[in-house]
Amino acid sequence: MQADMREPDSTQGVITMLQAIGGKWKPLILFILLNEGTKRFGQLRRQLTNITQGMLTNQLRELEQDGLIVRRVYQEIPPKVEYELSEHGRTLKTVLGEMCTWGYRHLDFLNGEKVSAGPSER
Amino acid sequence: MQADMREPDSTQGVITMLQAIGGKWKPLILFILLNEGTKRFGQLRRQLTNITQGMLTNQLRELEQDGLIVRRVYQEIPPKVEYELSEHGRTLKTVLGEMCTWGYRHLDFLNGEKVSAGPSER
DNA sequence: CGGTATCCTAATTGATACTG
DNA sequence: CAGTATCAATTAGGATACCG
Repeated sequence: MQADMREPDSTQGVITMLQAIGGKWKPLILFILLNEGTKRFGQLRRQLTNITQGMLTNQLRELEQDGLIVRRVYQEIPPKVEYELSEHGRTLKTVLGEMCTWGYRHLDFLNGEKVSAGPSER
Repeated sequence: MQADMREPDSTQGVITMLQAIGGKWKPLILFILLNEGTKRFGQLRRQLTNITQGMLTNQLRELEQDGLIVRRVYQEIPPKVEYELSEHGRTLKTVLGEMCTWGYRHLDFLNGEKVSAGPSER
């Protein structure tokens, strides 16, 4: 760990990270590809139940342009397109894993530590 | 490490994480408080050079409500308000550190690896 | 099946002015 | 100094229809 900490106090690294995978769907797409490997367009669409075709296409294109995923097109009928993490995309494994782990820890915090903080009336 | 991985394949953890610190400024605010400790309102405002008063107040309030930071008000003239990470907020150290590290790695990738990676024939 | 194009709404963001 | 309130601008996100 700590392979590269040239400016630990600078927000530059965090800013770059947010620009690359900061959207609403990108972390989820990357997380699925990381855990389940290569996926077809339709498979991703089914798993991200609330996403629309247009949004999924858009997010996948941006991830591809950032070099995080690879798009493989099979020239056949019916069409078949597969997506998978690139070599560089796989370096996200640690970050995404930590994000997931902390998310669960935060859920515990919200459920356990806040017993005296009344229901969320909205 | 890997203290809690109850559903590694589920996106639940990532979703929770995004809801808690998913904004544009929150990771930066938390990162600064993590690395530099307690900060006054004006200090944060100076470091986040592009943020407006309203935005900073809004983000700090949400972070406070999520139990990630602590707001300490000094009843004096002129007013003085300090912010610092809560106990729970400090558990973000690993995640934020990984985010920063990966961001720098991504910068290297964008600047260096792309000279020979021309197979993106679209 | 896997897109693309268009339009639309809602959430973020930012500038400005005012207050205790 | 540290807010609060308001409004305008931008952007992200989403529904629908059509195409190769």
